Amino acid sequence: MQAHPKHLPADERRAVTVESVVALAGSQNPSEITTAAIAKHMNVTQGALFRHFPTKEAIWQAVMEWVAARLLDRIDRAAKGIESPLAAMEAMFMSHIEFVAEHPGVPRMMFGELQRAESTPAKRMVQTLIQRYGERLHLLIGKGKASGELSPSLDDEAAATLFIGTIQGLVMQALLAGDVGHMSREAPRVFAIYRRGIGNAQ
Amino acid sequence: MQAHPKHLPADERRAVTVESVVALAGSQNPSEITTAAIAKHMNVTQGALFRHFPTKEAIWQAVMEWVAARLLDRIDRAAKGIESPLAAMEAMFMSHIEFVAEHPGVPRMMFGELQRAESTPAKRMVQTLIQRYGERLHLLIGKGKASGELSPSLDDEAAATLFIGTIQGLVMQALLAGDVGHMSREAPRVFAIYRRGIGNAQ
DNA sequence: GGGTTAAGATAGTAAGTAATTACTATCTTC
DNA sequence: GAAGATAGTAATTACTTACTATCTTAACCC
Repeated sequence: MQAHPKHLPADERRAVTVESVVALAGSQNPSEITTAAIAKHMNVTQGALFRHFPTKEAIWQAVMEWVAARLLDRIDRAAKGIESPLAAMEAMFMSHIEFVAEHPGVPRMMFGELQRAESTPAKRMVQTLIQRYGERLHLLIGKGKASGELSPSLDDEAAATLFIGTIQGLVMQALLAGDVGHMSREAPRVFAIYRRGIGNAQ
Repeated sequence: MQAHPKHLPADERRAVTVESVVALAGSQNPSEITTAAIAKHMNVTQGALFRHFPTKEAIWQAVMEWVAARLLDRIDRAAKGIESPLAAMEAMFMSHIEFVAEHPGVPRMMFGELQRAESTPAKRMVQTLIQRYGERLHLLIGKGKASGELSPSLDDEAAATLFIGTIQGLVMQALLAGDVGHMSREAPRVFAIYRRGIGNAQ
């Protein structure tokens, strides 16, 4: 078995490309990732990329599809089988942070895409992802209110916004510190405050 | 009096340049703002910019200095004279949101700078700004604990992280909706949850 | 094991990018 | 109002970018 076969089937090459972008985004500004840098990272010439993707934009779209599928799968698996809605939200939160710690480039790519003025396919994919994310949150919040775990007067939308914002804040602190470990350590402490904010006071 | 005098004193021209960048960042990806675009926005040729700034990087540094000075001044004025630490934090929060609503490009520029791998002068300025911001928060949180308004068991650092993250989350929602008004409307509702999370339960 | 084809290398192109330069217009001041 | 200082123009620079045309090679098939 060869470690680096020169020729890969097209679908495998596309997968390697996506993973290269995700890896590169972990250590540099996503908007500064060039096709040449991607190619170099995967030991291929720059032109070879265009055998598998028609444009660079198509690469970004594939990357965001990868992110959306992986992240949603991760949080779904984390929340699955947990009875308490509040505990499910915490599991979602922690698995999300875990995912970001493994792929620090992900939130940066997402934020970068959202900043675009034009509506690119990649940007629309991010919007869809966040919408689906929101649906899961609203479901849990509704169940939490019904079960009495969450404050009945809780503002659903604000709670969802704050949930995602809390993660954003942790990411920003990690960027400041230049250390993703910081994020994993802080996450439970920050979520504790959030839980207190949405929970039903005993 | 002429609306657009061709020749401006150097310091005024630098000020106009900074304001142009802030304005442009409000409607496009900050990392895609070229010197040509800046020059066009202020009705000057591209080369003219380099009569006042040695490099493009120097322009960004000046922009971030402008942001830091304005934002800190704004939140300081908002909190000034308010006895209750919790009320002061809320005033800080709202004035920050107000500032961002006036200059939607600001958080995007800041996040963009933090994403840089290299330590540019602009990035260091953002780091200094957030550090100073944190100092003000820690001061208020300390006072809030002493006065009994805040939970004595509150995790200071996590509370500061969440404060800034809450703003980030609102900004992201605004980017999603493509509407800064959304932010101003949601802000009080989101802060209410935060307040509940850090406050001392009665 | 020769023939076919998908995948990659090589070597470009065209359209930007920040920065520089020689020159010109405008303001200021004695 | 002449002279020097300041600010801006227009054209050009070296370099980078995404993308492409053409040639070469490795993998698969019967």
